[in-house]
Amino acid sequence: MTDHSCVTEFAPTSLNEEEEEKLAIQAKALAHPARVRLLKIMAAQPGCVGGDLVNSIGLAQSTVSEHLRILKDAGFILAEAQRPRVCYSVNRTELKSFSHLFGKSFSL
Amino acid sequence: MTDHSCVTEFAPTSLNEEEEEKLAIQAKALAHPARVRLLKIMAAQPGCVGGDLVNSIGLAQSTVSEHLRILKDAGFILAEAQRPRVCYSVNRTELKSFSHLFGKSFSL
DNA sequence: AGAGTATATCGTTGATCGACGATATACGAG
DNA sequence: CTCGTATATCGTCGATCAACGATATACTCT
Repeated sequence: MTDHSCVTEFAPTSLNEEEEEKLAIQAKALAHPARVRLLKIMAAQPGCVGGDLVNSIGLAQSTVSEHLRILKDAGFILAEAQRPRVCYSVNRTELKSFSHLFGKSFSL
Repeated sequence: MTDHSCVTEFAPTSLNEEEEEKLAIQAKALAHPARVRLLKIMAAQPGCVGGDLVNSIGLAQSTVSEHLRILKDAGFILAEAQRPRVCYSVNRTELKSFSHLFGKSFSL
């Protein structure tokens, strides 16, 4: 319990809808334990074949594929075709960028 | 396109379900633009009365109250009663802790 | 060309979310 | 004690999510 002197006139909070939206969208991609797990596994390897990810997590192939799509759409992973397989790897640049946006947004 | 040498034997990824769950739960709290906006506004003041937050965002009072509850449950904000008002403020410790957990989870 | 393989997409179903208005709650002021 | 005020909770409804099995896709190898 610190001294929360409540204020009524707000300091002008820069309204950057683009960034807020992006933060929310990327957070949503992280908002499921299976996706966190998948990301974590991928982060520990140079690259992972999809089928191995399916085996390492107790979910159907179609479900894992959907989780991977969500992570890809958020920019957190890269998919490189190695037919008939796909090699997934984390996009560290985007992960770092999320972290920076997070810190910047809330002045940490 | 980096050298994604795909691997089939996974490096032993430490399975810490507690942490993965927490990361996912907190990410879910951030996964809505209105909540990001609210957090951002709160981060720019020492404290905010609920009613002012309602006025600064185009949503019904009950909706804002629910968003605030979610942020509070995630640990991202503190609520201090100043009857009949409530003064909300960000919990910087928890925000930082999220950021650290995020970086640690994916070895950033 | 045809078969085999790994991944993506589709269609469905139950669960959770997000919004709202209405109402309950809880306290201070008079 | 009653009234006013600010916030929380409830009930509802449409929208989105998460899971699955089934099937389509797309490429390689023979």
